[in-house]
Amino acid sequence: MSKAAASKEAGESNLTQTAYHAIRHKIMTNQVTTGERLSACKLARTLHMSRTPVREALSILQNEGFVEIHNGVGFFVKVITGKDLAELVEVRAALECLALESNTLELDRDGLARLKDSWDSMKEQLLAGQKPDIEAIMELDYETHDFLVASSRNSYLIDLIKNISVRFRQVQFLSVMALNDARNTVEQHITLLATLSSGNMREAVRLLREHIEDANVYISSDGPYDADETLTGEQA
Amino acid sequence: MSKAAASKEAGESNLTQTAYHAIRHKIMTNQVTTGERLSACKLARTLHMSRTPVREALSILQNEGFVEIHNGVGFFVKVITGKDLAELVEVRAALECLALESNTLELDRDGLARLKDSWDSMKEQLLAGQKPDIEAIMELDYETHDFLVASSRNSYLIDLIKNISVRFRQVQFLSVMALNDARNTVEQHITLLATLSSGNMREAVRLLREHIEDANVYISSDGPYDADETLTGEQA
DNA sequence: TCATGTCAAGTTGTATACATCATGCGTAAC
DNA sequence: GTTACGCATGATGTATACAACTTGACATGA
Repeated sequence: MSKAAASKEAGESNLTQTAYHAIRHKIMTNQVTTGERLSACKLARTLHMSRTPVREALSILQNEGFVEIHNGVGFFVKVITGKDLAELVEVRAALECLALESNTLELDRDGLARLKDSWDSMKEQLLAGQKPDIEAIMELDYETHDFLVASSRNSYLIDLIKNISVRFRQVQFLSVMALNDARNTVEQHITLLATLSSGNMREAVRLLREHIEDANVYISSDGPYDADETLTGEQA
Repeated sequence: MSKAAASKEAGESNLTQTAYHAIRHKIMTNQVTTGERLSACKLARTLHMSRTPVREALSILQNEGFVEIHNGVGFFVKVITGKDLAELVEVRAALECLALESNTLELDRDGLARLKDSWDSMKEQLLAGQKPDIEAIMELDYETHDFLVASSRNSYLIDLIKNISVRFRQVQFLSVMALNDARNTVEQHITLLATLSSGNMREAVRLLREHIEDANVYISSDGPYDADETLTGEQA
């Protein structure tokens, strides 16, 4: 949306940070797609700054795996392959489960209940035969995972997961979730939250792992990162 | 071209990469210690390049957690607290166990046997009453863990673990390993490798986790980073 | 039709310029 | 003797300069 002056964000006191977030956002929301060139010059012009902070941001993004650099040629949005995705899923499952396991006692009961309610009403909509609002489901999915992870006190773990999740969402954004997937997602979350409420942590962890690994299946099945059925619901 | 800043490393075709590795190495080997300033100007002079690639490298290192940036003030070697370390241990244990679990069949038997032999002779030296060669034990420890991790086919996982391990070693480098710790380390590795050879993966994973978490204990006990535990109580 | 050579435009990596700001030290004031 | 102030030094963030390179288009020739 806004091209410049996005530096209103909380602690973004320098242009490198601004550029970092702007470019990352571009990638996440697939305003630039997989394999596409990220010209430091153009980005600098777009963001109304010089190439220096842009290049610093791109260096970071390269290191994080969002961007590939072909030396002397340029920066490109990293091409995400099915293999990459499978790897991410594996690590994400392990880390989120760890996050959940490592802080049984810290779970905010109110938050849990609130999320469960949201999912329940989502389910009702689905049962009422309405076409699933994929965006809303994804949003709620993100919120739920973030909630579970955030209750870990391991800030390093939280950071790691955040990073993985973002790359994950980059792909999810592209993929088209089928009705069945939506049903599964909703169902899985409800079960998970209920299990958490009941205090059966062991089972909850198992469900969480299953749920994350399941996401892999539906994304891999028709993810456009190797074909391109661009059916994205653009928002902003 | 510049006056041959040593880009001896294989693929280091630009100065940013060179600077990145050089600074990272400085930190890892504690040539610059925790909390110390990393002046971009001085580094540039030392490395015979301009500030630009140095700053790009520092940006990456900041994002990786090796370096902290106080805006408008400068870059500093990240202060590692006991809490940081505990967090790292937790994540490292989970990830290394995942790496081990996820590739049972890929383990190189010869490599395994070779490592076991090394550890056995290390043990003999210890039993012979010789003062433990900490450096050698650590080296072997690194080698062993790298070996186990490398057999995973999840390259993303491998990268993550590599990164964590480096930060870990930064601290280990500082800590003084006692005789008992050395004995434990040696013993644990021997048991682990034997268990792996026997094919009891479940038990091997348990042992690996125990071993990694154990490392935390001896490091935390006399690591110099908690000499000033005053810094630990920082909150968001 | 295709291959080849040339050239302009744009990019890349790096160095340098420049204004602003942080820091430490000496001197003055108390 | 301690505190405060002011200034020199040097660091920071960012912009710009510059040579080398990539790229793609066009023209030329087979």
